[in-house]
Amino acid sequence: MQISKVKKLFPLVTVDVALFTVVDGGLRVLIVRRENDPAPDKWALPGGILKPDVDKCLDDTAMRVLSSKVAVDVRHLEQVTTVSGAERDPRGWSISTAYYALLAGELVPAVAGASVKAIDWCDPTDLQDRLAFDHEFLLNAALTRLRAKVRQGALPLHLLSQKFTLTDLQRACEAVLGTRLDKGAFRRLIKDEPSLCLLPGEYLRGPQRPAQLFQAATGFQF
Amino acid sequence: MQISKVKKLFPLVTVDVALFTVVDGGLRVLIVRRENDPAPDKWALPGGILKPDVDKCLDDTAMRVLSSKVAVDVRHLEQVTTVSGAERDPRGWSISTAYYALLAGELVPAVAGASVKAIDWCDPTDLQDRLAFDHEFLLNAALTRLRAKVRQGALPLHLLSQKFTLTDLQRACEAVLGTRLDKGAFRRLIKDEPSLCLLPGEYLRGPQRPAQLFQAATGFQF
DNA sequence: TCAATAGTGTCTCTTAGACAATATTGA
DNA sequence: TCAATATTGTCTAAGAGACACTATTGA
Repeated sequence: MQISKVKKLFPLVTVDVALFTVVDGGLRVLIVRRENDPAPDKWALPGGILKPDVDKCLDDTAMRVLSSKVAVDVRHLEQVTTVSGAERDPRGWSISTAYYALLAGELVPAVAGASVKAIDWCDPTDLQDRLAFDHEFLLNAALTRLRAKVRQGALPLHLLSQKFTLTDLQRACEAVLGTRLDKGAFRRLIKDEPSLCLLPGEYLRGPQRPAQLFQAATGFQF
Repeated sequence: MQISKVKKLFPLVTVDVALFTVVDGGLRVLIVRRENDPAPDKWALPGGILKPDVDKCLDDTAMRVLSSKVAVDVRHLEQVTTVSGAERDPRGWSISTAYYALLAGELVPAVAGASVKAIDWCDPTDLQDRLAFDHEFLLNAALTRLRAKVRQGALPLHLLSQKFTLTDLQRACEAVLGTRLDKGAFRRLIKDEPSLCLLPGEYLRGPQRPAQLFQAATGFQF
């Protein structure tokens, strides 16, 4: 059986990941500059090819892709959608499952690893056709999904450092949603949230009233 | 290149579809009794293998699967999730993208076609381990997605015949959600819904006050 | 007239949004 | 004391839920 024949019978199976973090109060997504074919020198979401002999499932593929780009551990990974077709990748009939992942804001030491010329943390709402393939569509799908979840009341604690104030949390939600939130209303909403764990006696101090510190409750799931 | 080698490098790519309809005011999903390996004689969601030479994308695969089971045209198809792994299908490393589809209530002339011994329209909330593979998981994911959409205010007009009354629509929403809705509140919600098109002078008559008929507005998208 | 369902109105309670007031620190 | 931010409180308008009322037909 020839390779060309195989390529007609089996699609290329890949994974692409939108890794979000918060920098200076703004949401950012990791993009990489491709070294190899196809689309060399073009920007894209970090992605990789499924290795059935290595990956237990596609989630593993996504984790493997991320760990080759980012030194620190990613705290949340969630599947968004699957795109497919003969035209979307010049290598032939392909399938790509898109994920999004969340990274704590301070830790952005991403590295340009193998087959990547450069990286950038860019504003996901302002990409101006920088992305190759259908990655702009995938990124928009990921952002829409993330926003829907936060709008429904999910708390993006994975975007924060381990200990955080309620203002930190509000800023993270605002960064995700792209809108300002009212302080009073926000605090009413999260007042009885079981996923928030108040740290008694621990405060963030500064030239103002100290702010109560919180951490995610054990077993917290975004 | 041997087939066994190919199977280790390329996953099996399939599609499974949860086709919903409403019968006697209750939500139903189509399940089929498998004829062939794997899992012969077991019930499952209708599914099929991707044919890259035939299908333009996975949505096409899903449509092809449905058209082999159901004689009439399916009015809505939406992707739910993608599952993957070496264990979920005995044939080896596999990927399956799950969809749900909606069918107008009266039209349930599904046929037991090729490689299917029998069909059944069963209550999706009461399946008692009838389904093979991980199809119960896929069905639950599909139902959850459908319910979320209706709860957010989407109107499942695709479950209704072309002309319908507001009571018909309320019954369909109730069937999807599995709860009773208040008539007054429901009508308040849909009062200014642009996807509903009142048919002037057209009424459903019976031994009671006639009911105004509606149809989906042109360009309606669920 | 009656049964049956269509369609509308009303009341209350909750909540979101806007905004104000108070609290507590470092400088 | 003052600037700055944390935290809490208040007012209002809009909406959800429950329930009742009126409308219109066939039998």
